[in-house]
Amino acid sequence: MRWAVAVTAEGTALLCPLDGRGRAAGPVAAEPDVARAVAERTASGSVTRWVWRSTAQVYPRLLEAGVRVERCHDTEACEALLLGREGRWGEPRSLSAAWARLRRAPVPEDPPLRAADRQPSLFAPGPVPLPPGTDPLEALLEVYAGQLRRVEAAGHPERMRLLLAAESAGTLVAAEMNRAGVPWRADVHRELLRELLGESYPGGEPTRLAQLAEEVSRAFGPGARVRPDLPADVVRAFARDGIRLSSTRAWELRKIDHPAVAPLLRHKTLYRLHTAHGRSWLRTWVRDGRFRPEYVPGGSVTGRWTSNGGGALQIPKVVRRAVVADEGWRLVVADADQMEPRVLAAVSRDRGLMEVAGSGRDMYSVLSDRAFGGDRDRAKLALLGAVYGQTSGDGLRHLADLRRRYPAAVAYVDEAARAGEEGRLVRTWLGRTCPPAAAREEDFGDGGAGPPETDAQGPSGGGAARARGRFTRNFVVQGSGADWMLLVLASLRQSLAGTRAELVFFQHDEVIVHCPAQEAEAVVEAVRAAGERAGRAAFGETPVRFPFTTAVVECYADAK
DNA sequence: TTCTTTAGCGCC
DNA sequence: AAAGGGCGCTAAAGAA
Repeated sequence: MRWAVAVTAEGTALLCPLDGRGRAAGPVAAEPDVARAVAERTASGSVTRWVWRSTAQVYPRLLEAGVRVERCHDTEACEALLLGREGRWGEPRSLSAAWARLRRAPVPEDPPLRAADRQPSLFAPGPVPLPPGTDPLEALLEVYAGQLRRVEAAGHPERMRLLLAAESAGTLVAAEMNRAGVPWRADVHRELLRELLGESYPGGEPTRLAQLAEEVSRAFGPGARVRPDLPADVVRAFARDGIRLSSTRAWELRKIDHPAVAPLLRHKTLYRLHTAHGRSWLRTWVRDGRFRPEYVPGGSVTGRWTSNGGGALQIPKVVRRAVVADEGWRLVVADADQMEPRVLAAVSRDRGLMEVAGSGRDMYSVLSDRAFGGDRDRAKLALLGAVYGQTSGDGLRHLADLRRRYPAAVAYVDEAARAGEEGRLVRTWLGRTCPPAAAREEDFGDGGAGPPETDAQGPSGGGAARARGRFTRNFVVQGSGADWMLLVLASLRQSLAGTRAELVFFQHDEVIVHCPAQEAEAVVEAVRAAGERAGRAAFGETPVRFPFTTAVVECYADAK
Protein backbone atom coordinates (compact mmCIF):
# COMPACT_ATOMS: atom_id res chain seq x y z
CA MET A 1 0.00 0.00 0.00
CA ARG A 2 1.02 3.57 -0.63
CA TRP A 3 1.42 5.98 2.21
CA ALA A 4 1.77 9.72 2.26
CA VAL A 5 3.97 11.53 4.71
CA ALA A 6 4.22 15.27 5.20
CA VAL A 7 6.66 17.13 7.38
CA THR A 8 5.10 20.01 9.29
CA ALA A 9 6.69 23.37 9.91
CA GLU A 10 7.54 22.14 13.38
CA GLY A 11 9.36 19.10 11.97
CA THR A 12 6.76 16.56 13.05
CA ALA A 13 5.09 14.10 10.70
CA LEU A 14 1.57 13.62 9.38
CA LEU A 15 0.92 10.27 7.72
CA CYS A 16 -1.88 8.31 6.17
CA PRO A 17 -2.45 5.34 3.87
CA LEU A 18 -3.73 5.99 0.35
CA ASP A 19 -6.22 4.38 -1.97
CA GLY A 20 -5.63 3.80 -5.68
CA ARG A 21 -6.62 7.32 -6.60
CA GLY A 22 -4.39 8.97 -4.08
CA ARG A 23 -7.05 9.72 -1.48
CA ALA A 24 -6.70 9.06 2.24
CA ALA A 25 -7.68 5.47 2.94
CA GLY A 26 -7.38 5.60 6.69
CA PRO A 27 -6.96 7.91 9.67
CA VAL A 28 -4.24 10.52 9.72
CA ALA A 29 -1.51 9.86 12.25
CA ALA A 30 0.46 12.70 13.80
CA GLU A 31 3.84 11.66 15.07
CA PRO A 32 6.68 13.62 16.61
CA ASP A 33 9.51 11.97 14.70
CA VAL A 34 9.44 11.51 10.93
CA ALA A 35 12.22 8.94 10.77
CA ARG A 36 10.65 6.78 13.41
CA ALA A 37 7.19 7.05 11.92
CA VAL A 38 8.48 5.94 8.53
CA ALA A 39 10.76 3.26 9.97
CA GLU A 40 7.95 1.59 11.89
CA ARG A 41 5.69 1.37 8.87
CA THR A 42 8.49 0.33 6.57
CA ALA A 43 9.53 -2.49 8.90
CA SER A 44 6.06 -3.95 8.87
CA GLY A 45 6.37 -4.30 5.10
CA SER A 46 2.98 -2.76 4.47
CA VAL A 47 4.24 0.30 2.58
CA THR A 48 5.17 -0.20 -1.09
CA ARG A 49 5.75 3.46 -1.88
CA TRP A 50 6.09 6.63 0.13
CA VAL A 51 4.49 9.72 -1.33
CA TRP A 52 6.16 12.89 -0.16
CA ARG A 53 6.78 16.48 -1.11
CA SER A 54 10.34 15.90 -2.16
CA THR A 55 13.07 13.43 -1.42
CA ALA A 56 15.44 16.29 -0.74
CA GLN A 57 13.15 17.52 2.04
CA VAL A 58 12.42 14.21 3.75
CA TYR A 59 14.97 11.55 2.93
CA PRO A 60 18.21 13.01 4.31
CA ARG A 61 16.80 12.98 7.84
CA LEU A 62 15.63 9.40 7.37
CA LEU A 63 19.09 8.33 6.20
CA GLU A 64 20.57 10.20 9.12
CA ALA A 65 18.51 7.94 11.37
CA GLY A 66 19.52 4.85 9.40
CA VAL A 67 16.16 4.46 7.69
CA ARG A 68 15.97 3.45 4.01
CA VAL A 69 12.85 3.21 1.92
CA GLU A 70 12.20 1.06 -1.13
CA ARG A 71 10.23 3.40 -3.31
CA CYS A 72 8.88 6.91 -3.27
CA HIS A 73 6.91 9.40 -5.29
CA ASP A 74 8.68 12.77 -5.27
CA THR A 75 5.86 15.17 -6.10
CA GLU A 76 8.17 18.03 -7.02
CA ALA A 77 10.32 15.99 -9.40
CA CYS A 78 7.17 14.48 -10.89
CA GLU A 79 5.50 17.87 -11.18
CA ALA A 80 8.34 19.09 -13.39
CA LEU A 81 7.94 16.09 -15.71
CA LEU A 82 4.17 16.44 -15.87
CA LEU A 83 4.36 20.16 -16.59
CA GLY A 84 6.77 19.41 -19.42
CA ARG A 85 4.52 16.68 -20.76
CA GLU A 86 1.64 19.15 -20.78
CA GLY A 87 3.66 21.72 -22.67
CA ARG A 88 3.91 23.95 -19.60
CA TRP A 89 7.66 23.65 -19.20
CA GLY A 90 9.11 26.26 -16.90
CA GLU A 91 6.13 26.72 -14.60
CA PRO A 92 7.20 26.36 -10.96
CA ARG A 93 7.42 22.77 -9.77
CA SER A 94 7.25 23.12 -6.01
CA LEU A 95 4.44 21.47 -4.09
CA SER A 96 3.32 24.93 -3.03
CA ALA A 97 3.13 26.03 -6.66
CA ALA A 98 1.27 22.90 -7.73
CA TRP A 99 -1.18 23.36 -4.90
CA ALA A 100 -1.66 27.02 -5.76
CA ARG A 101 -2.46 26.09 -9.37
CA LEU A 102 -5.15 23.68 -8.18
CA ARG A 103 -6.60 26.43 -6.02
CA ARG A 104 -6.12 29.09 -8.70
CA ALA A 105 -4.14 31.06 -6.18
CA PRO A 106 -0.98 33.09 -6.85
CA VAL A 107 1.83 30.69 -7.77
CA PRO A 108 5.15 31.15 -5.96
CA GLU A 109 8.40 31.02 -7.89
CA ASP A 110 10.89 28.18 -7.50
CA PRO A 111 14.33 28.72 -6.05
CA PRO A 112 17.01 28.00 -8.65
CA LEU A 113 17.99 24.33 -8.92
CA ARG A 114 21.64 25.12 -9.42
CA ALA A 115 23.66 26.46 -6.52
CA ALA A 116 25.51 28.74 -8.92
CA ASP A 117 22.27 30.55 -9.72
CA ARG A 118 21.30 31.01 -6.10
CA GLN A 119 22.00 34.01 -3.95
CA PRO A 120 25.17 33.43 -2.01
CA SER A 121 24.01 32.11 1.31
CA LEU A 122 25.25 29.78 3.95
CA PHE A 123 22.13 27.68 3.73
CA ALA A 124 20.49 25.80 0.91
CA PRO A 125 16.98 27.10 0.34
CA GLY A 126 14.28 25.29 2.28
CA PRO A 127 11.08 24.18 0.62
CA VAL A 128 8.84 26.88 -0.82
CA PRO A 129 6.38 27.44 2.06
CA LEU A 130 2.67 26.73 1.79
CA PRO A 131 0.37 29.59 2.76
CA PRO A 132 0.11 29.88 6.56
CA GLY A 133 -2.50 27.62 8.04
CA THR A 134 -2.42 25.12 5.19
CA ASP A 135 -2.36 21.49 6.25
CA PRO A 136 0.74 20.09 4.53
CA LEU A 137 -0.66 16.57 4.30
CA GLU A 138 -3.89 17.78 2.73
CA ALA A 139 -1.95 19.84 0.20
CA LEU A 140 0.26 16.85 -0.57
CA LEU A 141 -2.74 14.58 -1.10
CA GLU A 142 -4.49 17.05 -3.35
CA VAL A 143 -1.44 17.53 -5.51
CA TYR A 144 -0.69 13.82 -5.64
CA ALA A 145 -4.25 12.89 -6.61
CA GLY A 146 -4.09 15.56 -9.28
CA GLN A 147 -0.85 14.13 -10.61
CA LEU A 148 -2.37 10.64 -10.87
CA ARG A 149 -5.19 12.08 -12.93
CA ARG A 150 -2.73 13.94 -15.15
CA VAL A 151 -0.75 10.77 -15.75
CA GLU A 152 -3.89 9.10 -17.07
CA ALA A 153 -4.48 12.03 -19.39
CA ALA A 154 -0.98 11.78 -20.88
CA GLY A 155 -0.39 10.16 -24.24
CA HIS A 156 1.12 6.95 -22.90
CA PRO A 157 0.02 6.71 -19.25
CA GLU A 158 1.97 3.49 -18.65
CA ARG A 159 5.18 5.10 -19.89
CA MET A 160 4.56 8.24 -17.88
CA ARG A 161 3.98 6.15 -14.74
CA LEU A 162 7.29 4.44 -15.37
CA LEU A 163 9.06 7.74 -15.95
CA LEU A 164 7.75 9.22 -12.69
CA ALA A 165 8.77 6.11 -10.81
CA ALA A 166 12.22 6.18 -12.40
CA GLU A 167 12.78 9.85 -11.66
CA SER A 168 11.65 9.32 -8.07
CA ALA A 169 13.96 6.34 -7.69
CA GLY A 170 16.73 8.56 -9.00
CA THR A 171 16.12 11.05 -6.21
CA LEU A 172 16.52 8.24 -3.66
CA VAL A 173 19.78 7.12 -5.24
CA ALA A 174 21.04 10.70 -5.33
CA ALA A 175 20.27 11.27 -1.65
CA GLU A 176 21.99 8.02 -0.72
CA MET A 177 25.04 8.81 -2.84
CA ASN A 178 25.23 12.31 -1.40
CA ARG A 179 25.43 10.69 1.97
CA ALA A 180 27.86 7.91 1.06
CA GLY A 181 30.39 10.00 -0.85
CA VAL A 182 33.13 8.70 -3.15
CA PRO A 183 36.04 6.97 -1.36
CA TRP A 184 38.89 9.45 -1.80
CA ARG A 185 42.52 9.19 -0.72
CA ALA A 186 43.64 12.74 -0.08
CA ASP A 187 47.21 11.54 0.45
CA VAL A 188 47.31 9.89 -2.98
CA HIS A 189 45.81 13.00 -4.52
CA ARG A 190 48.38 15.27 -2.90
CA GLU A 191 51.24 13.03 -4.00
CA LEU A 192 49.89 13.08 -7.53
CA LEU A 193 49.76 16.87 -7.49
CA ARG A 194 53.34 17.01 -6.24
CA GLU A 195 54.48 14.67 -9.03
CA LEU A 196 52.80 16.63 -11.79
CA LEU A 197 52.94 20.20 -10.51
CA GLY A 198 56.00 20.12 -8.31
CA GLU A 199 56.11 21.86 -4.97
CA SER A 200 53.49 24.48 -4.35
CA TYR A 201 53.23 26.90 -1.52
CA PRO A 202 50.13 28.69 -0.30
CA GLY A 203 49.42 31.62 -2.59
CA GLY A 204 52.30 30.73 -4.87
CA GLU A 205 52.49 29.22 -8.32
CA PRO A 206 53.47 25.54 -8.41
CA THR A 207 57.09 25.19 -9.51
CA ARG A 208 56.31 23.15 -12.61
CA LEU A 209 53.85 25.78 -13.86
CA ALA A 210 56.45 28.49 -13.31
CA GLN A 211 59.01 26.48 -15.31
CA LEU A 212 56.61 25.95 -18.18
CA ALA A 213 55.72 29.65 -18.22
CA GLU A 214 59.47 30.34 -18.49
CA GLU A 215 59.79 27.92 -21.41
CA VAL A 216 56.87 29.53 -23.20
CA SER A 217 58.39 32.98 -22.78
CA ARG A 218 61.80 31.80 -24.00
CA ALA A 219 60.20 30.28 -27.09
CA PHE A 220 59.08 33.75 -28.11
CA GLY A 221 62.64 35.04 -28.03
CA PRO A 222 65.04 36.50 -25.48
CA GLY A 223 63.49 38.94 -23.08
CA ALA A 224 59.93 38.04 -24.00
CA ARG A 225 57.52 37.57 -21.13
CA VAL A 226 54.32 35.76 -21.96
CA ARG A 227 51.82 34.55 -19.44
CA PRO A 228 50.34 31.28 -20.71
CA ASP A 229 47.21 31.65 -18.61
CA LEU A 230 46.23 34.90 -20.35
CA PRO A 231 44.73 34.13 -23.78
CA ALA A 232 45.13 37.72 -24.94
CA ASP A 233 48.80 37.65 -23.99
CA VAL A 234 49.33 34.45 -25.96
CA VAL A 235 47.49 35.71 -29.04
CA ARG A 236 49.63 38.89 -29.01
CA ALA A 237 52.84 36.92 -28.67
CA PHE A 238 52.03 34.70 -31.64
CA ALA A 239 51.00 37.76 -33.66
CA ARG A 240 54.46 39.24 -33.10
CA ASP A 241 55.87 36.05 -34.66
CA GLY A 242 53.51 36.44 -37.60
CA ILE A 243 51.00 33.81 -36.55
CA ARG A 244 47.39 34.85 -36.33
CA LEU A 245 45.10 33.00 -33.94
CA SER A 246 41.39 33.44 -33.44
CA SER A 247 41.65 31.74 -30.06
CA THR A 248 44.16 29.88 -27.94
CA ARG A 249 42.13 26.69 -27.80
CA ALA A 250 44.24 23.57 -27.67
CA TRP A 251 43.00 22.15 -30.97
CA GLU A 252 43.89 25.39 -32.73
CA LEU A 253 47.34 25.57 -31.19
CA ARG A 254 48.05 22.00 -32.26
CA LYS A 255 47.82 23.05 -35.91
CA ILE A 256 50.69 25.50 -35.48
CA ASP A 257 54.39 24.81 -35.87
CA HIS A 258 56.09 26.89 -33.18
CA PRO A 259 58.40 26.03 -30.26
CA ALA A 260 55.99 27.63 -27.78
CA VAL A 261 53.17 25.24 -28.58
CA ALA A 262 54.40 22.17 -26.71
CA PRO A 263 55.09 23.88 -23.36
CA LEU A 264 51.91 25.91 -23.80
CA LEU A 265 49.75 22.82 -24.18
CA ARG A 266 51.43 21.17 -21.24
CA HIS A 267 50.87 24.29 -19.19
CA LYS A 268 47.18 24.34 -20.11
CA THR A 269 46.68 20.79 -18.88
CA LEU A 270 48.55 21.28 -15.64
CA TYR A 271 47.13 24.73 -14.98
CA ARG A 272 43.69 23.22 -15.30
CA LEU A 273 44.59 20.47 -12.85
CA HIS A 274 45.96 23.04 -10.44
CA THR A 275 42.97 25.38 -10.55
CA ALA A 276 40.13 22.87 -10.84
CA HIS A 277 41.38 19.83 -8.90
CA GLY A 278 44.34 21.09 -6.93
CA ARG A 279 44.91 21.53 -3.24
CA SER A 280 42.14 24.02 -2.77
CA TRP A 281 39.64 21.60 -4.33
CA LEU A 282 40.89 18.91 -2.01
CA ARG A 283 40.46 21.13 1.03
CA THR A 284 36.98 22.15 0.01
CA TRP A 285 35.45 18.86 -1.10
CA VAL A 286 37.19 15.94 0.56
CA ARG A 287 36.49 15.17 4.21
CA ASP A 288 37.12 12.01 6.20
CA GLY A 289 38.21 10.02 3.17
CA ARG A 290 35.15 10.85 1.09
CA PHE A 291 34.44 13.27 -1.76
CA ARG A 292 30.93 14.58 -1.19
CA PRO A 293 29.37 16.32 -4.14
CA GLU A 294 25.69 17.16 -4.30
CA TYR A 295 23.90 15.44 -7.15
CA VAL A 296 20.94 17.11 -8.82
CA PRO A 297 18.74 14.47 -10.47
CA GLY A 298 17.13 15.82 -13.61
CA GLY A 299 19.37 18.86 -13.42
CA SER A 300 19.72 19.02 -17.18
CA VAL A 301 16.75 19.19 -19.52
CA THR A 302 17.56 15.86 -21.14
CA GLY A 303 17.16 14.12 -17.79
CA ARG A 304 20.84 13.77 -17.16
CA TRP A 305 21.95 14.65 -13.69
CA THR A 306 24.11 17.59 -12.83
CA SER A 307 26.00 18.29 -9.66
CA ASN A 308 26.54 21.25 -7.41
CA GLY A 309 30.07 21.83 -6.29
CA GLY A 310 33.22 19.91 -6.77
CA GLY A 311 32.61 19.19 -10.42
CA ALA A 312 31.58 15.65 -9.58
CA LEU A 313 30.78 14.76 -13.18
CA GLN A 314 34.04 16.10 -14.58
CA ILE A 315 36.66 14.28 -12.56
CA PRO A 316 39.73 14.27 -14.81
CA LYS A 317 41.18 10.90 -15.70
CA VAL A 318 44.51 11.56 -13.92
CA VAL A 319 42.80 12.40 -10.66
CA ARG A 320 40.95 9.07 -10.59
CA ARG A 321 44.13 7.63 -9.13
CA ALA A 322 42.91 9.04 -5.81
CA VAL A 323 39.62 7.13 -5.88
CA VAL A 324 40.53 4.02 -3.91
CA ALA A 325 38.32 1.42 -2.25
CA ASP A 326 38.51 0.92 1.50
CA GLU A 327 40.71 -1.86 2.86
CA GLY A 328 39.23 -5.21 1.82
CA TRP A 329 36.68 -3.51 -0.40
CA ARG A 330 36.46 -3.06 -4.17
CA LEU A 331 35.04 -0.65 -6.68
CA VAL A 332 32.81 -2.15 -9.31
CA VAL A 333 33.04 0.27 -12.21
CA ALA A 334 30.32 -0.34 -14.77
CA ASP A 335 30.04 1.45 -18.07
CA ALA A 336 27.05 0.99 -20.40
CA ASP A 337 28.35 -0.10 -23.80
CA GLN A 338 27.40 2.32 -26.60
CA MET A 339 24.37 3.50 -24.70
CA GLU A 340 23.12 6.07 -27.17
CA PRO A 341 23.30 3.95 -30.36
CA ARG A 342 21.52 1.12 -28.56
CA VAL A 343 18.84 3.48 -27.35
CA LEU A 344 18.44 4.82 -30.87
CA ALA A 345 17.94 1.27 -32.13
CA ALA A 346 15.35 0.61 -29.44
CA VAL A 347 13.29 3.78 -29.90
CA SER A 348 13.44 3.92 -33.71
CA ARG A 349 12.63 0.21 -34.05
CA ASP A 350 14.91 0.14 -37.10
CA ARG A 351 15.09 -3.57 -37.94
CA GLY A 352 18.67 -3.51 -39.14
CA LEU A 353 20.00 -1.42 -36.28
CA MET A 354 18.10 -3.48 -33.71
CA GLU A 355 19.84 -6.50 -35.10
CA VAL A 356 23.22 -4.79 -34.82
CA ALA A 357 22.37 -3.91 -31.21
CA GLY A 358 21.06 -7.41 -30.60
CA SER A 359 24.39 -9.07 -30.08
CA GLY A 360 26.47 -8.53 -27.01
CA ARG A 361 29.35 -7.45 -29.26
CA ASP A 362 30.67 -3.96 -29.66
CA MET A 363 28.05 -2.22 -31.74
CA TYR A 364 30.45 -0.15 -33.81
CA SER A 365 32.40 -3.24 -34.83
CA VAL A 366 29.27 -5.07 -35.93
CA LEU A 367 28.11 -1.97 -37.74
CA SER A 368 31.44 -1.52 -39.50
CA ASP A 369 31.45 -5.15 -40.62
CA ARG A 370 28.06 -4.72 -42.20
CA ALA A 371 28.09 -1.26 -43.65
CA PHE A 372 31.46 0.42 -43.31
CA GLY A 373 33.96 -2.04 -44.75
CA GLY A 374 35.34 -2.99 -41.38
CA ASP A 375 36.27 0.57 -40.44
CA ARG A 376 35.08 0.90 -36.85
CA ASP A 377 36.00 4.56 -36.51
CA ARG A 378 33.95 5.47 -39.53
CA ALA A 379 30.97 3.55 -38.23
CA LYS A 380 31.21 5.30 -34.89
CA LEU A 381 31.58 8.69 -36.52
CA ALA A 382 28.54 8.10 -38.69
CA LEU A 383 26.35 7.07 -35.80
CA LEU A 384 27.44 9.85 -33.50
CA GLY A 385 27.04 12.29 -36.37
CA ALA A 386 23.45 11.19 -36.74
CA VAL A 387 22.79 11.65 -33.04
CA TYR A 388 24.60 14.96 -32.64
CA GLY A 389 23.50 16.57 -35.88
CA GLN A 390 26.74 16.69 -37.78
CA THR A 391 26.77 19.58 -40.21
CA SER A 392 29.93 19.12 -42.20
CA GLY A 393 32.97 17.00 -42.86
CA ASP A 394 33.46 13.31 -43.42
CA GLY A 395 30.83 12.43 -40.89
CA LEU A 396 28.22 13.84 -43.20
CA ARG A 397 29.27 11.53 -46.01
CA HIS A 398 29.24 8.55 -43.69
CA LEU A 399 25.81 9.62 -42.54
CA ALA A 400 24.54 9.04 -46.06
CA ASP A 401 25.77 5.43 -45.87
CA LEU A 402 24.01 5.05 -42.56
CA ARG A 403 20.79 6.46 -43.94
CA ARG A 404 20.82 3.96 -46.80
CA ARG A 405 21.34 0.97 -44.55
CA TYR A 406 19.32 2.03 -41.52
CA PRO A 407 16.63 4.36 -42.84
CA ALA A 408 14.23 4.14 -39.90
CA ALA A 409 16.93 4.99 -37.37
CA VAL A 410 18.12 8.06 -39.24
CA ALA A 411 14.54 9.07 -40.01
CA TYR A 412 13.80 9.00 -36.29
CA VAL A 413 16.43 11.60 -35.41
CA ASP A 414 15.78 13.55 -38.62
CA GLU A 415 12.14 13.87 -37.65
CA ALA A 416 13.15 15.09 -34.20
CA ALA A 417 15.38 17.69 -35.82
CA ARG A 418 12.60 18.82 -38.15
CA ALA A 419 10.25 19.14 -35.20
CA GLY A 420 12.75 21.36 -33.46
CA GLU A 421 13.31 23.55 -36.49
CA GLU A 422 9.56 23.99 -36.86
CA GLY A 423 9.16 24.92 -33.23
CA ARG A 424 7.41 21.73 -32.15
CA LEU A 425 8.17 19.80 -28.98
CA VAL A 426 9.83 16.41 -28.88
CA ARG A 427 9.75 13.79 -26.14
CA THR A 428 11.83 10.87 -24.97
CA TRP A 429 10.41 7.38 -25.28
CA LEU A 430 8.96 7.60 -21.77
CA GLY A 431 7.62 11.10 -22.23
CA ARG A 432 10.21 13.45 -20.84
CA THR A 433 9.59 16.57 -22.87
CA CYS A 434 12.07 19.08 -24.22
CA PRO A 435 11.63 22.69 -23.22
CA PRO A 436 10.07 24.92 -25.89
CA ALA A 437 12.37 27.09 -27.96
CA ALA A 438 11.30 30.25 -26.18
CA ALA A 439 12.52 28.91 -22.85
CA ARG A 440 15.98 28.51 -24.28
CA GLU A 441 16.10 31.44 -26.66
CA GLU A 442 19.22 32.82 -25.08
CA ASP A 443 21.01 29.59 -25.92
CA PHE A 444 20.28 29.82 -29.61
CA GLY A 445 21.66 33.05 -30.88
CA ASP A 446 19.55 36.08 -31.57
CA GLY A 447 16.21 34.33 -31.71
CA GLY A 448 15.29 36.02 -34.97
CA ALA A 449 16.25 39.61 -34.19
CA GLY A 450 19.10 41.33 -35.93
CA PRO A 451 20.64 40.67 -39.32
CA PRO A 452 20.55 37.10 -40.68
CA GLU A 453 23.73 35.08 -40.30
CA THR A 454 24.53 34.69 -43.96
CA ASP A 455 27.13 31.94 -43.64
CA ALA A 456 25.20 29.96 -41.08
CA GLN A 457 22.05 29.92 -43.13
CA GLY A 458 21.15 26.75 -44.95
CA PRO A 459 18.10 25.46 -46.79
CA SER A 460 16.41 24.81 -43.48
CA GLY A 461 16.51 28.37 -42.25
CA GLY A 462 18.50 30.51 -39.85
CA GLY A 463 21.22 29.50 -37.46
CA ALA A 464 18.93 29.57 -34.46
CA ALA A 465 16.39 27.21 -36.01
CA ARG A 466 19.09 24.78 -37.00
CA ALA A 467 20.69 24.92 -33.57
CA ARG A 468 17.26 24.12 -32.19
CA GLY A 469 17.03 21.17 -34.58
CA ARG A 470 20.38 19.83 -33.40
CA PHE A 471 19.19 20.15 -29.85
CA THR A 472 15.92 18.24 -30.38
CA ARG A 473 17.69 15.63 -32.53
CA ASN A 474 20.06 14.94 -29.69
CA PHE A 475 17.40 15.27 -27.03
CA VAL A 476 15.35 12.25 -28.09
CA VAL A 477 18.38 9.99 -27.88
CA GLN A 478 20.31 11.45 -24.98
CA GLY A 479 17.08 11.84 -23.01
CA SER A 480 15.83 8.33 -23.70
CA GLY A 481 19.25 7.10 -22.65
CA ALA A 482 18.98 9.05 -19.41
CA ASP A 483 15.53 7.54 -18.78
CA TRP A 484 16.87 4.03 -19.36
CA MET A 485 19.83 4.67 -17.08
CA LEU A 486 17.50 5.81 -14.30
CA LEU A 487 15.74 2.47 -14.56
CA VAL A 488 19.11 0.75 -14.35
CA LEU A 489 19.91 2.68 -11.17
CA ALA A 490 16.52 1.86 -9.69
CA SER A 491 16.89 -1.81 -10.45
CA LEU A 492 20.46 -1.99 -9.24
CA ARG A 493 19.56 -0.17 -6.04
CA GLN A 494 16.80 -2.70 -5.36
CA SER A 495 19.11 -5.66 -5.80
CA LEU A 496 21.80 -4.14 -3.60
CA ALA A 497 19.34 -3.49 -0.78
CA GLY A 498 20.23 -5.54 2.25
CA THR A 499 23.86 -5.98 1.22
CA ARG A 500 26.79 -3.86 2.29
CA ALA A 501 27.39 -2.69 -1.26
CA GLU A 502 26.59 0.94 -1.95
CA LEU A 503 26.28 3.11 -5.02
CA VAL A 504 28.86 5.86 -4.73
CA PHE A 505 29.12 7.43 -8.15
CA PHE A 506 26.97 7.94 -11.24
CA GLN A 507 27.87 9.75 -14.40
CA HIS A 508 25.48 9.54 -17.37
CA ASP A 509 26.29 6.00 -18.54
CA GLU A 510 28.61 4.86 -15.81
CA VAL A 511 28.08 3.77 -12.24
CA ILE A 512 30.43 2.80 -9.42
CA VAL A 513 29.52 0.49 -6.57
CA HIS A 514 31.72 0.27 -3.47
CA CYS A 515 31.47 -3.16 -1.87
CA PRO A 516 33.31 -5.78 0.16
CA ALA A 517 35.63 -7.78 -2.11
CA GLN A 518 33.64 -10.97 -1.72
CA GLU A 519 30.46 -9.24 -2.91
CA ALA A 520 32.02 -7.85 -6.09
CA GLU A 521 31.06 -10.68 -8.41
CA ALA A 522 27.46 -10.54 -7.23
CA VAL A 523 27.44 -6.81 -7.93
CA VAL A 524 28.78 -7.37 -11.44
CA GLU A 525 25.93 -9.77 -12.07
CA ALA A 526 23.44 -7.36 -10.54
CA VAL A 527 24.57 -4.63 -12.94
CA ARG A 528 24.22 -6.94 -15.92
CA ALA A 529 20.73 -7.96 -14.85
CA ALA A 530 19.74 -4.35 -14.18
CA GLY A 531 20.75 -3.31 -17.69
CA GLU A 532 18.59 -5.95 -19.32
CA ARG A 533 15.68 -5.41 -16.96
CA ALA A 534 15.77 -1.68 -17.61
CA GLY A 535 15.82 -2.29 -21.35
CA ARG A 536 12.70 -4.41 -21.21
CA ALA A 537 10.96 -2.09 -18.79
CA ALA A 538 11.61 0.99 -20.87
CA PHE A 539 11.23 -0.32 -24.41
CA GLY A 540 9.16 -3.48 -24.04
CA GLU A 541 10.16 -6.66 -25.81
CA THR A 542 13.09 -5.67 -27.98
CA PRO A 543 16.00 -7.59 -29.47
CA VAL A 544 18.32 -4.78 -28.37
CA ARG A 545 20.77 -5.81 -25.68
CA PHE A 546 22.10 -3.44 -23.04
CA PRO A 547 25.45 -4.81 -21.91
CA PHE A 548 27.87 -3.19 -19.49
CA THR A 549 31.62 -3.30 -19.37
CA THR A 550 32.49 -3.89 -15.75
CA ALA A 551 35.76 -3.82 -13.90
CA VAL A 552 36.42 -4.89 -10.33
CA VAL A 553 39.25 -2.72 -9.10
CA GLU A 554 40.75 -1.19 -6.02
CA CYS A 555 41.44 2.07 -7.81
CA TYR A 556 39.16 3.90 -10.25
CA ALA A 557 42.11 4.73 -12.50
CA ASP A 558 42.62 1.02 -13.18
CA ALA A 559 39.13 0.56 -14.57
CA LYS A 560 39.84 1.54 -18.17
C1' DT B 1 35.10 47.81 -5.39
C1' DT B 2 31.63 44.17 -6.76
C1' DC B 3 29.08 41.81 -10.03
C1' DT B 4 28.36 39.40 -14.51
C1' DT B 5 30.14 37.50 -18.75
C1' DT B 6 33.58 35.11 -21.46
C1' DA B 7 37.24 31.87 -22.64
C1' DG B 8 38.76 27.63 -22.05
C1' DC B 9 38.68 22.87 -20.80
C1' DG B 10 37.28 18.82 -17.90
C1' DC B 11 33.64 14.94 -18.26
C1' DC B 12 29.81 12.05 -20.94
C1' DA C 1 38.87 14.91 -39.09
C1' DA C 2 36.29 18.66 -37.37
C1' DA C 3 34.94 21.55 -33.93
C1' DG C 4 28.33 19.26 -33.45
C1' DG C 5 24.64 17.59 -28.31
C1' DG C 6 24.55 17.91 -22.75
C1' DC C 7 26.84 19.94 -18.52
C1' DG C 8 30.21 22.67 -14.23
C1' DC C 9 34.02 25.22 -12.80
C1' DT C 10 37.81 28.73 -12.64
C1' DA C 11 40.16 32.90 -13.53
C1' DA C 12 40.32 36.86 -16.33
C1' DA C 13 38.02 40.47 -18.55
C1' DG C 14 34.50 43.61 -18.83
C1' DA C 15 30.67 46.25 -16.88
C1' DA C 16 28.67 48.89 -13.33
